[in-house]
Amino acid sequence: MPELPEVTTTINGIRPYFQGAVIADLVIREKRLRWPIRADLKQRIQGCKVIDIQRRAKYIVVILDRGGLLIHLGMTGSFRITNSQTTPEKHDHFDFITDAGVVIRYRDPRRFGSLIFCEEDPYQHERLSKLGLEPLEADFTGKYLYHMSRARKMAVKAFIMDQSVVVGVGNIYASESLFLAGIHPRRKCSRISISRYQKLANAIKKILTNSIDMGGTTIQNFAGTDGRPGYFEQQLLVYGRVGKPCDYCGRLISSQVIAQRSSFYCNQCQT
DNA sequence: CCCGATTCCTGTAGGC
DNA sequence: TGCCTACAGGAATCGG
Repeated sequence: MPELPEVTTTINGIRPYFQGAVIADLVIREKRLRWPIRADLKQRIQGCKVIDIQRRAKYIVVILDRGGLLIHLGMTGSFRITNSQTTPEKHDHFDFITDAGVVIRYRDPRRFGSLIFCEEDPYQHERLSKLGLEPLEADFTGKYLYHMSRARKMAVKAFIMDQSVVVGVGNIYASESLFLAGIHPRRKCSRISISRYQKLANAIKKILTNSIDMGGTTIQNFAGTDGRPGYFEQQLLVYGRVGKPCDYCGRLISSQVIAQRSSFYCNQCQT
């Protein structure tokens, strides 16, 4: 499930082959993603040079010499680096083919991902206009979370997963961050002190940074993997660990559905 | 406007 | 072993 660290890992994996390259071809085998890939995209980007590949929220932002692309991995999207000798598999929906002959192949079994063309600056695209702060930037602080939460009524877990508040935090890292900060996921976001929000903001930064570092170790094998950082899974303290002992107090980890998402927490350490 | 519920999709896991 | 159902979740959209 690509959250911020997985998107960063993906970008790091494709950058060596994509940045500076000219897009020789785009082969679309399945255009029905989250939004249909527009029919003329191949014509639009053929011959375009890839200037840079960046991240905004969970989007991969490809800056071209004419316009750009917004790519979202949805839930199961991933890229792998290959060549024209390999046969695309069932859910390999499109390939970028560079002037060096490298095939950058997109796979997405559930098709929740998207490939969007932007005529102009992709950062001006409507999809990016309502996004909240980047969690790893300096302006994302406990104070910010505190002020944003005052008029809200939702559970804190839903609040930090709201992409108009802070971006990049999905279901897994939300559970992990709240555990690190000692905050119960069901607590109303308006009933959390500024000092606890400071702890939470720091926890989010730490969890995401650690995971990026773990994902970084998989970049070497990127061409052969599905792009997911398998290493961070071993670091998870609560996610998916229902019924297993809390690493801090030994009490068994609980789980319940909050805002339609399964949530994991320690009833003793989180209040 | 706010926020919970629903929807899209398919591989996987678990029950019988 | 095989069939069936529940579940996984990012984010747009719906509806109260």
